[in-house]
Amino acid sequence: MRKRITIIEDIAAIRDGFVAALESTEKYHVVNAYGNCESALLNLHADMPDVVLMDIELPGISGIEGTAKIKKELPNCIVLIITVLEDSEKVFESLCAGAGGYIVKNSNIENIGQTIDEALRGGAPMSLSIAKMVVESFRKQPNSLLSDRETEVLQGIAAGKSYSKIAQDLFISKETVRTHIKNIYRKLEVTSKADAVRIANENNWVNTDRFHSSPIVPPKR
Amino acid sequence: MRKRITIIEDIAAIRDGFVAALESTEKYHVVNAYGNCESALLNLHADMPDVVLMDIELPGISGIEGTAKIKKELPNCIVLIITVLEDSEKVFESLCAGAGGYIVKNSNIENIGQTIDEALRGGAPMSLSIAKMVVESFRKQPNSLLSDRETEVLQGIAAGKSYSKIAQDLFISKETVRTHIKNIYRKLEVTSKADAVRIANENNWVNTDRFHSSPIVPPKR
DNA sequence: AAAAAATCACCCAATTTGGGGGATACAGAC
DNA sequence: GTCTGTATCCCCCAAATTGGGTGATTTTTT
Repeated sequence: MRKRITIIEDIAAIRDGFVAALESTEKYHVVNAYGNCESALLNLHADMPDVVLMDIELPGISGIEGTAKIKKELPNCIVLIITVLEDSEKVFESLCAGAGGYIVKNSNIENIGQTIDEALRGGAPMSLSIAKMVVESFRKQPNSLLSDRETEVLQGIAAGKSYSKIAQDLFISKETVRTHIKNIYRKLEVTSKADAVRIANENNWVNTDRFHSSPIVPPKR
Repeated sequence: MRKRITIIEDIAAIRDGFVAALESTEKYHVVNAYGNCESALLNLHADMPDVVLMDIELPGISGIEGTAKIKKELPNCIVLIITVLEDSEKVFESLCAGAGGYIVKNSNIENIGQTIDEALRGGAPMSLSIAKMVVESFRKQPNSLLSDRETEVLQGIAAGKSYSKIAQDLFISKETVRTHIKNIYRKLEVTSKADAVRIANENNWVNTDRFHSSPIVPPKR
């Protein structure tokens, strides 16, 4: 059974290139190719693609919004972003929208088949430079503004803990926590938890602590 | 000027291999090689390495703890983790500890020079499979337990917002937010913000929204 | 028709929060 | 030797928040 591919790309030449490359294979079948997201979304349930090749810069609905919409309609469909430039913000937004991989356009149009294979096998195909961009963002940059202790307290706030709980966890008095908070507010020039957490997030001062030994999902109802 | 390298690796054969490979170059000089972190840390300020090659599994202080200690003492020193197995949890912990790259041991000992070069140029050298591991963790897994709206509310909680602020931002009444919170608590079987945020984080239900256009650091005092 | 989901309202008491005012002790820096 | 920053702790006060009830209506989904 050939995998069903939908292509969304506004430049006809590139679009046709992908169609030709994929139609020449045994494994893939391009069910449709569109110049914008709107028309692709209209025919989504008719096309029923296994994989969507999505340009990121499109007239009208962007590739990122389009990815989100497609994943909402067809959660099992794999959306691969194709783009010329590697914009860190767009990379992240696409991954959040549910993109399954990130392909730089002029890199390897001939081995597009391999890339799709990898995505279908559950991998996340992307160039090393793209992957690094995401990895870089993980690296907590040192925070000279807040002291170590203040950062610890702020982490507690970001975790939704009350002052009492933070005090308990850090083995200090609640009053000490309050003093730290006051100093944090003074340094960050804010007057509320929400603002402090926002600034901490904007500067990646917080430990998001991904990679947990075993995710704990509570029972369903 | 040859770059100063320190090696921390408990298996003598591997350690000697790295020393030999690096000493044969013009660009690098191995100032010292240790079998554990403790002795390396004692001589850290004498060695003053530009780059540390750090094994992750060591007797005594682990490579991850060691990385954190080294970065605290010498923030400009680049620590590259060398390991045999690709453990997602350890990868993340090392990056958090301040590791500048991740090298799989038996892969390319001969082009170790290129890897170090890349790290010195500001890159984050690592195999594609390692990078993907981190990227994968970014992909928010769908959350069938909480509704979309409930997830939005929980995001507000994680952002440190009060019920009123969340209501304001979502254009709904404070009472509605309270109802959503009650339902969240029921579904997650918790009774506090901190617990709800903890479970949300453990299951990666939250949007950490990295990649900001321009980090906003408030003025220094 | 039944079940979720999303919206809003009112009651209550305990807790939290933000702001103000202090204090002590220990580091480094100048 | 004084000054600054850090970390710790204490008190007061008033407003806001929070968690727990018990209701309700509407829309959407199944």
